[in-house]
Amino acid sequence: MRTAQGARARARMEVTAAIKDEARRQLAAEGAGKLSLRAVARELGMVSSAVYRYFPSRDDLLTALIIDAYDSIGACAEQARDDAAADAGPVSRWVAVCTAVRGWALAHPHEYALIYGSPVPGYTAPRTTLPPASRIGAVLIGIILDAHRGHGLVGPGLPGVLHPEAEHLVADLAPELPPEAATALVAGWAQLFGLVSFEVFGQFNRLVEDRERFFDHAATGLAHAVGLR
Amino acid sequence: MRTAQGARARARMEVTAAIKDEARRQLAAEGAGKLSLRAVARELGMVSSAVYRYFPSRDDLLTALIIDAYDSIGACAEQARDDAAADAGPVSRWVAVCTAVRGWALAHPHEYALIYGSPVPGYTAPRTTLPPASRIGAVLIGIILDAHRGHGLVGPGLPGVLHPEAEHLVADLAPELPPEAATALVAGWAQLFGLVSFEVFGQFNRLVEDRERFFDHAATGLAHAVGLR
DNA sequence: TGTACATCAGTGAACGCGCGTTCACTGATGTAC
DNA sequence: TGTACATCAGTGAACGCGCGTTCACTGATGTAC
Repeated sequence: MRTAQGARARARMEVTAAIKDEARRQLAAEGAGKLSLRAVARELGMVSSAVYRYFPSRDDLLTALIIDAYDSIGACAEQARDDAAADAGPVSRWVAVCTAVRGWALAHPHEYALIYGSPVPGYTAPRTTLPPASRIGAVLIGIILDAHRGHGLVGPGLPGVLHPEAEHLVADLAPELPPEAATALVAGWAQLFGLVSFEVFGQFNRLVEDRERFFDHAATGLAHAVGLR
Repeated sequence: MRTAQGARARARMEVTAAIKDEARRQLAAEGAGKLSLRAVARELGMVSSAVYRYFPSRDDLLTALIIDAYDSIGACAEQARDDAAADAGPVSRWVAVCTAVRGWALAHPHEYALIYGSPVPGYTAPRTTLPPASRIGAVLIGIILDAHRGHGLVGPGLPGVLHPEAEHLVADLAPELPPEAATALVAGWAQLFGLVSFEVFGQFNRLVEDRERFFDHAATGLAHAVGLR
């Protein structure tokens, strides 16, 4: 029976989601290093071994959370890009995306730490995480590319020093883009996450007062630094 | 007896140092979350309770490591500033300090993660860590101040949005400096650590090929962004 | 200079805890004929 | 449509492990008189 089969599958998805939700809650409370299958199971009223029906190990659960986080922040960046007025200039679209990234990070600090903080000791992310991780990069490069096509991109000061693999990637995604522009984007990307990380990790406590304004101006400066005008 | 007393005190310092060294080694192997007093004691051939003669708890050991790390990277930045040729321009002195910070971070990735990575869950750093943490900031603001005095600082685009406490700090350290310059410095500082963190934490794997050149250019760009010429 | 005393580093056993993972099992849900 | 069978979620006990911290103790090192 189709609906019955669907029912079992749906139940499975629901429990899987409940496990991930509870794991996210614990992530927020204790950090990734302390995430424990037993605690998750306990909180859900399951016996700890039952969780193994859904995730073969603690690391697999962690991987699922990482993928979800990348997808979540990636979708958030895409949304911001799509919401930006069609007639908005490249700079304001860049800033809109940066602001969305910051907003997501502040709303999900521990998931942010999971993907952009210090690596979790003893854990290496599998290749499966790469595609969701690249969604933000795609959004940013799209803005740069549009600007380039509309002659809104000035030649940046950085020489092209990307990895051959990355150059191929850029050549696929944005063939017309000069390699220096891609290099400048990588630098801008890292600097954006420096701003966000410092705020999320508390380095701006007692240091920056009006953080929205601060970020807005810094992101605008970054837009200029990557060549947008 | 003076020398005898010195001997006991010296022994104490040596064991304290040995504990910290071993703890640093474990930090590099397992990360801060997994740092364990028992493992440190085991490796040193002590019984675990003996470590409590030197550090009253695991968190105190962590605090000692954090302070050492801030002092170490701070001293490294000061050294770079002092080594820079007296006739070097502010931009090249800025870049020299940035490069020193990067070099230290790459040489001590786990200590770097301890102070500039995601916060250790369940641990809050005591106020004792603040002075050593501010050494780098003092170096950077010193460069900006010198440039300002030598008319080598252009007005940056950021408005002053610092916390009152921070403004007082700047007013003490560098009274002539316009507040916008200090704000721009904070942004540049965060962005510098974004570049360093991405490299240390592996986000540039398969992405950036010639990382020295990349960093050098990005740091120069940052110098301009904070107003140095 | 010699002796009684205080300090303090290090011992070893114990406390109570939580963890990841395995395994043989029960019983409900779905499937094939 | 009814029945025999297969699938699979969840159970409960167990394995072996490491952790932070406390405590009463021993014995060596330093100190005061």
